[in-house]
Amino acid sequence: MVNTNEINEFMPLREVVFLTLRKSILRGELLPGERLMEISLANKLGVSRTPIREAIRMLEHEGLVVMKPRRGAQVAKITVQELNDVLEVRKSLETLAILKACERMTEENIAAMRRAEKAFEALVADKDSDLTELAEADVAFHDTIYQGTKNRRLIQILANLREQMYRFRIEYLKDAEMRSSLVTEHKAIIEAVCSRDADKAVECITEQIDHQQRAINASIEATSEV
Amino acid sequence: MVNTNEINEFMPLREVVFLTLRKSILRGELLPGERLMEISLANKLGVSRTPIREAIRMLEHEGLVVMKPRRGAQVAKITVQELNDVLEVRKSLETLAILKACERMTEENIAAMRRAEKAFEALVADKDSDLTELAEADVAFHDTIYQGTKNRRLIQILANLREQMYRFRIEYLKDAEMRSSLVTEHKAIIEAVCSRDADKAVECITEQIDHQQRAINASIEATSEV
DNA sequence: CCCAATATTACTGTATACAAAATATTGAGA
DNA sequence: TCTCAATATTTTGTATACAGTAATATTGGG
Repeated sequence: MVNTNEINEFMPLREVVFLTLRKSILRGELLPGERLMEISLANKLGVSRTPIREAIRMLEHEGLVVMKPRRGAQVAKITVQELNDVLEVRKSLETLAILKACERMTEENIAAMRRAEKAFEALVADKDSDLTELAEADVAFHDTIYQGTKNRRLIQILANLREQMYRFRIEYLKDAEMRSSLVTEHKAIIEAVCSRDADKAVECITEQIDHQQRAINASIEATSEV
Repeated sequence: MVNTNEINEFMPLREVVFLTLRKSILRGELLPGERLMEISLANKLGVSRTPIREAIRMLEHEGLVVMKPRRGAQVAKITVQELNDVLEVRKSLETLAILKACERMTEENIAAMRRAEKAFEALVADKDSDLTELAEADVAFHDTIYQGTKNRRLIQILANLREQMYRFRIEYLKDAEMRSSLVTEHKAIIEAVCSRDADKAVECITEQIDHQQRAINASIEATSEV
């Protein structure tokens, strides 16, 4: 819901705090299960407890923190079950998105998608681009598809579901082979969308998510992270 | 995200305020565009501004209120476009839900679904049952399906999308013919799920949503509500 | 009587204060 | 030394206070 990423000086502190905390959680600086203590956060960020609390309410609604009654907030632990729940929903909505994108993408949307893909490809080729950059670029590519659906609610929900999986996406981006296969998959998607071949596009996106699902589950098994 | 509907005395005030305000918005007591002024709400509900503000953060994230910079919150105006966006997503996720329900519903889940249908049918038969009751019963029926998916995230998102349309669901429940056709549709769904006939079930649910979509759009055209 | 400039009000955004509950600590007795 | 209860500390949940800004009312000139 909150999407004005441009930090301007009139942004309420709660927004700044929200963005800061979210980033910390997704980057893994705040670990699952870790308590978010208001006073120490307030001191650390140099604000009072009020904006901290309001930011926590927003994070709670996004599912990144959970409230323990009378114990305050802690970073949500994501279970394998929850991850697969999210992936199940994502698969359905990514399919919807690519279908609608095939119908509705304008030439301008398509051009943006091509540019995003080029940027991603460049980062993959560059040996010392960092994972955060790569993740951002991948997000940017998929965002161009979401934008192409012209469905704001769909865009919002997909963005939110993606957030839930940030840590794991980073994980599978570590694999060089995975990265180059992503490039191939992106290109296939572009081609399908350009020729308005909905079936083909759905096939591509389904494959990509299955791919992700396997990689993520494997990575979880490996680290036995629950 | 917030789903503990049982109001117990240890529920934080922000939850109580959140539920109260949400109900007011969905029931139409707070009209779209109306400002939510913290002090007057605080006085009206007999609490301080703090829990009011936290509840507003939650409503904001749920999309029921929008923040105007330095002007506070106002009830979100829902446009025809947004409504159709929601319906598009809902159709996709209701389809996923019924598919998974066909796979995963236990005998107990099915029994609950039958009970919910019976209750709804009884209310439709009863001439002086009110709309709120009917809406609740319809919600309860569909909830049994959602529960059958065993996918908590899906359950949560569908519940949220449904909230967005509360006002309009009430609208089409006013039509007696609509109500009896709902009963028929519910029965068809039950039959399909019981025989684990996924295709049939998807067909039923798709039809029901198309039905809803037409009714809602008609009702909007009629009242020229934008 | 109308309009513009200014004064006032009302409201949000943020900080702080206070009370109650949960947790940690301490110390006495076995 | 271990256990358990009494006490201290921490932390949340809620209320209130204060500052700055946007909206509104007021006043005075034309």
